Amino acid sequence: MSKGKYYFSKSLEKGLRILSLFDGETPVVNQSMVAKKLGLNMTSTYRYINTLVEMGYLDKNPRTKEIRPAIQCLLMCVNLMQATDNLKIIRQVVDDIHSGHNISIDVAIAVEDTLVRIYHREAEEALTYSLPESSRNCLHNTALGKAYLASLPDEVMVDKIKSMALVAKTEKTIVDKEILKEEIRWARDRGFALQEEEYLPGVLAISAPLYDPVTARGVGAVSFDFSVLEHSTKSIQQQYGGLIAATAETISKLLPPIPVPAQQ
Amino acid sequence: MSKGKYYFSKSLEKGLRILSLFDGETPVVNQSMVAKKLGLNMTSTYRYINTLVEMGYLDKNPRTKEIRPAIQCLLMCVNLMQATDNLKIIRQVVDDIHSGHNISIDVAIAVEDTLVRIYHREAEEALTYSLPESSRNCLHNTALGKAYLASLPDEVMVDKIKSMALVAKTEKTIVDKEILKEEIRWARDRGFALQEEEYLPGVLAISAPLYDPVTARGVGAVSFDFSVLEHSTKSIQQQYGGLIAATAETISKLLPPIPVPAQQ
DNA sequence: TCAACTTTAACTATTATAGTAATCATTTTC
DNA sequence: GAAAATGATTACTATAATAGTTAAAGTTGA
Repeated sequence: MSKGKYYFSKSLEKGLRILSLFDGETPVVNQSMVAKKLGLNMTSTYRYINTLVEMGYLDKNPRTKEIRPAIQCLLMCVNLMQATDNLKIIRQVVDDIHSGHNISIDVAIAVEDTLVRIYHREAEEALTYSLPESSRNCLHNTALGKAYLASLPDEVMVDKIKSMALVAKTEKTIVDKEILKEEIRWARDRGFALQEEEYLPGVLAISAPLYDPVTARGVGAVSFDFSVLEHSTKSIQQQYGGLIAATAETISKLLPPIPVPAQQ
Repeated sequence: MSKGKYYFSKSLEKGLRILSLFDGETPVVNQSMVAKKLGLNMTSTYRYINTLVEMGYLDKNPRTKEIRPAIQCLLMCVNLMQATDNLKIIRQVVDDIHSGHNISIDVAIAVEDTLVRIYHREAEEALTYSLPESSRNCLHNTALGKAYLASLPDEVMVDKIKSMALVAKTEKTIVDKEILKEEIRWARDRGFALQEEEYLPGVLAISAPLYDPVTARGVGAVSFDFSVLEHSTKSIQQQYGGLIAATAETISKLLPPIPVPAQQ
């Protein structure tokens, strides 16, 4: 082999890169799209797609040639998500708090500035609201996002905010970058972030950042959600400020060492 | 290349088979275990695992050499599950019924005799109970499982039951194969299956099978769940027998063509 | 019906991988 | 605490798999 990559399978890499092309905004692809994105010729692209199709991971519409994830793929995903066993312990912690306090709880990890929700528990009799499983562009308008930003070194936080588009999800969403920065710094001092109907009308939240147990880098956040009908940000701070911080600390200790986002 | 498999990447296949080793019962593996399961030598195994590790899909504990799914993997899974856009439409249907009737609803697809739950919606103020995301050994003790069995040709159903171990989850779980067969046939005639505290005490359910829109093969099931405190199987049948059948029919029409479980 | 485009097939030069053997690292056993 | 056993990693090539060119076969839209 050429250089130092004796123990790296390029074929496997390409196949996985194909699977990684899909997300909520890209549920369907075609061969040339894949070829372009991966920088491959049509024949190699065909080979990898065909492999995934034959294995049942992708479906290809025989007429339109549209390619999309298949059931087999779902099965693998479900199994992999269950296998992520740090999750199990985290779930236990969350479930305990949930049953003790009847709060809606979210735990999310940041992957490339996307918050991936790894567990969610809903309060009984709560107004039902759900973040999607993973969200881009939510760092400024959710408690989870703000807590995560607050966990980063100030210059990194400032940099991120500079490059963000502050989309207004509701009237109350913060769209001024200076105000957002101030709020993040405030959250950093307190140890928790607040969110007041900035993501969905009627929903309040409090959130605290999660830190990698080894490197102490900020890696995600945990949040409690409430309805404006039953709570105010003031009451939430008083009642749950301590609990959210303690919960974040407990969960942080249970986290796996999370690799620094560098490669790929 | 050797024979007819010109357009099939064996490397990709092996890598995916490694990822597919993980599930709730197998959250951790080591290299020799993988080598044995895939029938590979240690060096090749090392290469594929190393590739997955370098790409961030697997974490390897540098000391113990334990291998487990990593965050990057979760991200891919979450994205893939969101990309499965038939899901989106199915979710829409389920959400409509949910908001119209306030019922707890599950939709599951059978993959190799495992029911993979593809969507779940919980009634407000319901007693909270959740099937795990995918379940083996639930064909005999859940409404979903029974409905799925009822969707199969009689001889296939009989075969499956013959090879099943009827684990008693509760006192009421059906453990007699003859009784189970009778119940499945009864369900087939009615168009829906019932479950009376056979999976969890206090939980009743009604379920109807999903059929592939093209082949008319049974591929999964949809169920409504209830609490014994508020319902009886009799009232459920009367009130929801029609709705569950109609829902199953609607969802069936929205399903993607599901490949016949053959290869692998 | 044709032109533009996409997908699939045939075909080899190239290169990635399999697998042996040797080395290194960590446990286990005595 | 040395010896043995087990497991992971590296070096090294023959061999098998893939890349990519070229061409053919489908599709789509005018």
